[in-house]
Amino acid sequence: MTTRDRILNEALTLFSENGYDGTGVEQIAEKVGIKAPSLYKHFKGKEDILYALIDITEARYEEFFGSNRHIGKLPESKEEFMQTAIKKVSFTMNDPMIRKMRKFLVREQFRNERFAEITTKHQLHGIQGMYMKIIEGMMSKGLFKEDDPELLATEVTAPVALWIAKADRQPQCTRESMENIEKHVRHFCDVYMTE
Amino acid sequence: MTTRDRILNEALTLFSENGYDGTGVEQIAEKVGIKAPSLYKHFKGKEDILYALIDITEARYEEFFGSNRHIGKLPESKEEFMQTAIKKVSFTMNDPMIRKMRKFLVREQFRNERFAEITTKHQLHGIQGMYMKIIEGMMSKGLFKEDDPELLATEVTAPVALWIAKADRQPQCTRESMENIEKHVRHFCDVYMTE
DNA sequence: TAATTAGGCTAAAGGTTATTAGCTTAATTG
DNA sequence: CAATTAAGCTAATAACCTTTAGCCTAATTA
Repeated sequence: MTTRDRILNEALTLFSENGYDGTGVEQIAEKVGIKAPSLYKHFKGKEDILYALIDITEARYEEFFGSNRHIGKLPESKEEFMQTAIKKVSFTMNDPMIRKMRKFLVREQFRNERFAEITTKHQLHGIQGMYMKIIEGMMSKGLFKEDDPELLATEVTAPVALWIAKADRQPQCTRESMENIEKHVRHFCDVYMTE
Repeated sequence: MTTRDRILNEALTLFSENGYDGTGVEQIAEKVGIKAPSLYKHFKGKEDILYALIDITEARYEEFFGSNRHIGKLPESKEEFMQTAIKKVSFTMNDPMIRKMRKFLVREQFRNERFAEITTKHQLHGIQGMYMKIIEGMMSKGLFKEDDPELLATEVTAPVALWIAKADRQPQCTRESMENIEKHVRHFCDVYMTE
């Protein structure tokens, strides 16, 4: 792992915990194990680190939700849909990198247009788009009742997003959030899936 | 309006736009029309302003969602439920004070336990709790199909919360968000209400 | 009316922070 | 091997930011 990558790593951690304005270059350098002026051998300035991080966040996001690759094969039953949904949520909720990026975005979403857009993509269109495709596919196989896949995708993902946000700011509620999510997903399946 | 109140007002505006760490006492003073040192005749320090604001935000929140007062009389039909729901959303979305407080909370939610709790109350339990009571009441009158009012409240409010958040960070999407919210509420009513 | 208080101001202290200049050393390259 | 580059360091600068000290004036109170 190069020094540049270690800087980005530690910066992301600190930015997600204390915000960009609440983090000093000295703190970042200390975590990396170098002195602050050495950072400037790798980045033009503090802002440069921020913009590198938002690029990475956007790229990682594309990688996860932009392609069809991560949809995998379509679930073939109610049970399977529920299980894969829960598994995906659990991953999104607990993966340290994704978690940091999410908190980073939430904190900096108002910084400018670009941050705002990426946050929206991440929070709304991302997982939602993925579920739209899944539900669409399953609907055509008769596993979902006939309905608007876009609306259904929103309705299954929005409560999940809110509970994940809660767990992000109150980690002691992670289990509680997970339970609520499971209850919600089950209810969603009962209402909108066939048989 | 006292100087103290004007300070709190301008501070809330600035904190919601640039964050606490991104706002200088000098900026606040300038907006109020005084010099920075004069602030210290009204507050012990910058943090004191922050804590006064979070107190106010919590109080205002209690006032709006904590009591049953704002539920008003129960809607007596599907149409009425939809109309009052949309009206409430539109108010929450556009009222300048509430909007600032929401953005302020979103930005500062990770500052400490207290901020985190108030944000959760605001985003989750607040409107959600209100709708739980409404749905419960309407269910007992047969206007909603028999179901878990808590789950239904989550399902109607969560997508709304996400679209309001989008409109907060991308004001040019306010109309689009509102349309999506209306579509969602209508769909919700179609699925869960009787007749 | 005299004394006190409230609330503004200027000047400045004291701290922090991002950044630059310039040096050193190890690695890489011609 | 000589020269260059990469990447660290110390020292220092310059800006900024919060807060204090101390002064002044107008209003309030005894």
